[in-house]
Amino acid sequence: MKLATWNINSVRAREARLVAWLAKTAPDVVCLQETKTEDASFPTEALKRAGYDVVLFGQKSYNGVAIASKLPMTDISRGFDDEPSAGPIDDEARVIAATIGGIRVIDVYVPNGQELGAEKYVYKLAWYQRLRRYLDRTATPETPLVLCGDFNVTSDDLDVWAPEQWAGKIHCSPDERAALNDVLAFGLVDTFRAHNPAGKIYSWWDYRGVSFFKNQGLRIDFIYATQPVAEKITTVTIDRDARKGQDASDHAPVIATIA
DNA sequence: ATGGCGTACACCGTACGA
Repeated sequence: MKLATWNINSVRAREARLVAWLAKTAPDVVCLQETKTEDASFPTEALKRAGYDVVLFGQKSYNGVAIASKLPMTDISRGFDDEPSAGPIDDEARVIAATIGGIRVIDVYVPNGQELGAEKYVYKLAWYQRLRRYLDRTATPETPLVLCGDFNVTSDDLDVWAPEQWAGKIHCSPDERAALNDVLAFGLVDTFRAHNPAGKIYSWWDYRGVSFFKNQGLRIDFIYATQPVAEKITTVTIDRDARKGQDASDHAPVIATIA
């Protein structure tokens, strides 16, 4: 199975590029984030023509996650689905899950956090704790499971183009990295790092200036897997070409091949 | 310290992203 994750930064603005990318790359499964549309306006028919079924959890303007798959999807779950809402901000569309080919696939768009100490930052750290509890409730380390998406944090300085410049800043702070590690302690492997240990390969580049051209990026998009899946993964790559051109998302897709 | 770039929504600017 070829499984990808991609922060598409508006699926409507990127529809043609997405369809072309699917035709060229032919993943069996792609997890999308920041679809930025309500489900009724999602390009469901275009993806169907491309050979993919979709499951959607969108909202107006912001956030939104979706899974497109050539294989049947069952046991669809949206949100954390059994914790009471902690307020309006908690209803954001950031998690969708489905079982595909015997693997529980969880697609997440972790809150950005804006800046250290902001209300959204507090929400981000709490969201990571909810994610850990969600895993504990719904799976075990022995469950064949993939947790992928835009995590809005770098795991360490190998994920950062200029560690001294980013030190302690949003996406690189010790508290955010600790929050991520608490989730990974569930029993998850960073599959990209396992296959690319040297690091310094990124999944996001700022739209502004020469960031992409000079490879000034961050790796904040991940494919994590429990051991039963991780041991079957043969390659994990970041499709840097998908970031090229005028109409690109600011994120590149991460692609894993599972034997 | 700011802006730089891009998207959504609907203002012709503001919110947000990372």
